[in-house]
Amino acid sequence: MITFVPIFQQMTVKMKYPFQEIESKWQKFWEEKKVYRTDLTKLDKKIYCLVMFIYPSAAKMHIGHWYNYGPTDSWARFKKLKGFNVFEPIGYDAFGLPAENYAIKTGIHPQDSTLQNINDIRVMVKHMGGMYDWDSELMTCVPEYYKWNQWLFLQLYKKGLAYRKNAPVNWCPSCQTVLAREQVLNDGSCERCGTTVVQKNLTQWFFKITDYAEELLEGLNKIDWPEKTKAMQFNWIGKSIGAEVDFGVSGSNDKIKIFTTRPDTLFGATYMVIAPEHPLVDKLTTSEYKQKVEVYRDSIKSMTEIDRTSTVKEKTGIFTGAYAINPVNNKQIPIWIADYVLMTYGTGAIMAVPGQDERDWEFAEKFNLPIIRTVQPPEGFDGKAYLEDGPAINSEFLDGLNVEDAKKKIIGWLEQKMIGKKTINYRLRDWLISRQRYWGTPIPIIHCDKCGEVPVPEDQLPVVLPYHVDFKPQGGSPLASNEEFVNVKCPKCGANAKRDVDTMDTFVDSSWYYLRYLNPKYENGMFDPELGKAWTPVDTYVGGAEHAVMHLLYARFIHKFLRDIGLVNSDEPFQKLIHQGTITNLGAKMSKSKGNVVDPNQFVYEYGSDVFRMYMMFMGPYELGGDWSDKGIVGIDRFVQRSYALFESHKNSAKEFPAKNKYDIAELNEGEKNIYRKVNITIEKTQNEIDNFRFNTAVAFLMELINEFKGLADCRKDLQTYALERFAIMLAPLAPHLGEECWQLLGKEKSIFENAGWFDADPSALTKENVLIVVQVNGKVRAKIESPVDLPEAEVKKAVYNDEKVKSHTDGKQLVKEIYVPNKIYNIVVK
RNA sequence: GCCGAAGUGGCGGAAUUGGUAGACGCGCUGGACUCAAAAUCCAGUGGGGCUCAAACCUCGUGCCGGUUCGAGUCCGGCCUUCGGUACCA
Repeated sequence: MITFVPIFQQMTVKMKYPFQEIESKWQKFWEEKKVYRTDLTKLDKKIYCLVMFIYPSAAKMHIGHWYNYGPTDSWARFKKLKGFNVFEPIGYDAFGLPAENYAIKTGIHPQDSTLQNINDIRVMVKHMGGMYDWDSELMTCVPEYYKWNQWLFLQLYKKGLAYRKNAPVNWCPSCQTVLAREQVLNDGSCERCGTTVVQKNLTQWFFKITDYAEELLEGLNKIDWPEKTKAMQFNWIGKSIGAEVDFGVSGSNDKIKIFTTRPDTLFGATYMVIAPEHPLVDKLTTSEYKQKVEVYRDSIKSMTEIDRTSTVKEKTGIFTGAYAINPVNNKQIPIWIADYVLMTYGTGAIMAVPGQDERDWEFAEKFNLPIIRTVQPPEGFDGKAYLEDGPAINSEFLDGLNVEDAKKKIIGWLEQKMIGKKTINYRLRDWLISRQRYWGTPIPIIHCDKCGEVPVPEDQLPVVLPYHVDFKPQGGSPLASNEEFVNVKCPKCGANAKRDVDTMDTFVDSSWYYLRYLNPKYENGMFDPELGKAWTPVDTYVGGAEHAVMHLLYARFIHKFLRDIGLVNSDEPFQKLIHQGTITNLGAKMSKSKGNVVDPNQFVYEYGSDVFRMYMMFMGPYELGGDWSDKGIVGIDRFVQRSYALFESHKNSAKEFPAKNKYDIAELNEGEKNIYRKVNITIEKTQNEIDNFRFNTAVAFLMELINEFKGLADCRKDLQTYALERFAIMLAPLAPHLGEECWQLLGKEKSIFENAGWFDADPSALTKENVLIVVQVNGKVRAKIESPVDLPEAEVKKAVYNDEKVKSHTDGKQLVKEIYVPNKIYNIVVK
């Protein structure tokens, strides 16, 4: 049985797709012709497509880079074909610990290893075939870049948003530096090295991100980000509305300020707890309890932060001997210190209301403290603390009010008596940016004995990071070892002074790099403000979800600050955010220590970049990621081979049999109609899938199409060209080198991306002549009938009841109901 | 504990507003080509039943219920896995 000319057999004699040759040919072409240079002065249909820049801690690109960059580049390429002016830059987040740790181990200077890594990575990024605008490439470790970190610091300093304070901070003993709270994982370990983080009191620089807490919260409503990420930022900021109330201390003039979200329960406060580190502890504790309190505090001190904040651990605490006075009824209540109250949140002191708080209830039960309910639980409530709404009881003038009304009334009462006020508390803390490390941006501050901390004058920037230092950790900042760097004259008084020897958290670098990309060589400021205004917010930002409360929060903060000093005019840096999923191996994140890292190069060298990046897209939904397996890559390889062979066997067909722009369906024979429809339906579906980052289905549709091309040989030649032209263009965003090559094989003069354009679907080819109507009896499929589209119901019914199978399932039964969904389903309900 | 996401063939995964579950690919089985193999091409492929075969029947989207003519999809209650968070007053 022979049905068609086996074009796939012809191809077996053809050469296998020579990906090495073709990929380097097109990479060279794109680069030489500067095809991907973006004209940033053209603002019509502009799209800023950004991927998180590379952290070059190793010389290789890993699977995660490919997974982030490949599909995103395909999206950007698609947008370019759709006529957008797409800006897609790439760069290097080049400062940071790994390079320095590597230096400590090997003696190779961080600058040397980093620049070498960048050179190696650049080669591989180019090998991937991204349409990056190489004129906008940047790296953060050069003075031309970090100068502006320092300038930014000074602007923040001027506004009081960069300040120094002595505070308990997270110290990583292995990294020998402090960490921001966001950089400590929930098991108390260092985000970078996994070592258990300890607490230290140190004087450090902070950025006052808390000033923007409310705006950072509100802004979440305006941006198109994954709900999950917005929820994380929402929780991290942790706004809570309540009141501060001053409690007097019995027999003293001291006041203890507490914060509560439930001021309505004041009458139920039966004791008070202050944090063991609270400054008033020593003063309050009566001589009788001094020793016990000391012992207790020592026992707390020796505990790690993780133990102390463990929710499973039983609460501990001790009475101080002192009493506070509840301002609503002047009753004396005992003051305790306990581990469950933290100095770092609120005021470091609470009123304990066991009746309405689970923690307080647990503590009260353990230490036999009184419990008074001030909200009436519903009948049959047999729990402990009652947290829900209900009428107030045992609360004098609040009795009978529900929680919200009682809150309002008591706050009014407190404010009138000047012993309390409505307060909003945030969980968010200021951003600790000092690092006791070498490989980062020097902090532009000089410490003078007379003048105190003096900012380096702006015209003296950059404070250059010296090359020669002893970067092996001695417990202090490596920069302190370079006398020439440290010793300066005070810019104010000229006396001998010393430079700040700490460097900035690398998250400062990444908080504004998207602005610098617009012109990395700009010398008159941090970035070109005209371009900054025109090109922000970034339209589409793609990167890992692990940055949800670090980079993505800091960048929002800095962007808002830059707006406030007039450098940008948008409120948010990243309008749409997409997280690519994580590729795991054997169920675990890939890491050197686990020894489960998959090297992408083995696949790139075996199958080529196009196959590899398309395979990553085909694996599954982009946002989900998944466990790595190379099992299916041969499927993509076969698809690529078949595509190439197909074009090989139609060389120059665009020249010899030029296609029309549009065909009249009525004039086509059955096979041609089939192809024509399939091509156009595929265009319609594929563009929708790519546009929404659903690459797996986009690839699948192209596979369906090539399967359909079995019937291509039966079509007239110019229609074959029509189909192949469109297939090549659809291939191009997903497999750019292959797309270009196929296009050229057809005999096209200009390259696809040089002369970017997309074929839109012919709407008349999207409608069907015939539809398949599924006939169900009692919800079960019993028959399928082919019918012309939009056939009147009565005629459909006739056809349905003519069907033998339908008859056999309905004959002799009582008809209950019929449901007809036009062109889709005919359901008969019988008894 | 709380917040978020996800559970579909042997595997990765598809399925508009509820409307043929399993697209596409891998793998597997059979066939063609070959001296043979690889590659390639063609056909088949959720389980069970019945059958020489087909037709046909039946069960099937983590579990238990519900709504509906009809549920992978909606509702209620669980279970599991993965992220995030952790005494935040």
